[in-house]
Amino acid sequence: MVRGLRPHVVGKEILSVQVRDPKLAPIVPTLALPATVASLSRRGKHILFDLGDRTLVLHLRMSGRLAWGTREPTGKVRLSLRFPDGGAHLVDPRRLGTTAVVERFVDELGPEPFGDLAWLPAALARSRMPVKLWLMDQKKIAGIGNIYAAEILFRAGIAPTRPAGSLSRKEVARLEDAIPSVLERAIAAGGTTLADGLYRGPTGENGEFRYELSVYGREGEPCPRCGARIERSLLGGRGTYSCPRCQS
DNA sequence: TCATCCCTGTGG
DNA sequence: CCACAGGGATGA
Repeated sequence: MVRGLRPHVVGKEILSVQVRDPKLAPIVPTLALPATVASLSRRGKHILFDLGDRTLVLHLRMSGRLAWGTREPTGKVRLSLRFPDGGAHLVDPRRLGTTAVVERFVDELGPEPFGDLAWLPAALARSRMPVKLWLMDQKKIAGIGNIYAAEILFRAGIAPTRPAGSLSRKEVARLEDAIPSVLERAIAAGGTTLADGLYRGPTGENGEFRYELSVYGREGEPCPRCGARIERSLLGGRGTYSCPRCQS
């Protein structure tokens, strides 16, 4: 989403801000204009508009997306940033998304899930959490959500309930491979637009990773690897999909 | 480590 | 009507 939005907003001045959700109103006084976007980046699931002397931080949570266009998108627009060439609109039907303006963005997020993951074995070993919850714990490792946690564990052949600290050296190695593999593949596919079409790219395009999902949302369907029925369970209150034969 | 809450919408 | 949904903060 950041990659798609970046060319439209970096170096551009925010001409006006419209807030259409009272929950988001507090940012208006702090987002004093004029302001120019020096850079657009991401840390974990946070989207960071660097405005030089402050940073606008967006988190889309469950149902949010950022839509770019010259016209207002259809849907529940909660916040609009108008630029010379168009607008960046926060569409968020469930209103769970959050915004903040800070002088300096500080976080308690774990390392990014890319690059050298040599720190992973020791970090996993310290925890008895179910490995799926560990992967989704943003303080442990940043950026992995429910869909990709399921897909990562399938690829690694590890059951979601396994305590993080119980993984063998081999299993950790498979995880080390699966984490960036799945995420990079999903990003290349433009993300995961499910049947409801809630998530879409900044200009409305569908993310095609949906067609590459192995287990997420596929309860009762045959495992693409072994044919066994995909199971759905509840873990940490979240729907959890796995293959009972391939993951142990 | 859990249940609960925040919100709204959709589908069974 | 109830269950559930790409997330996370909070309090028990």
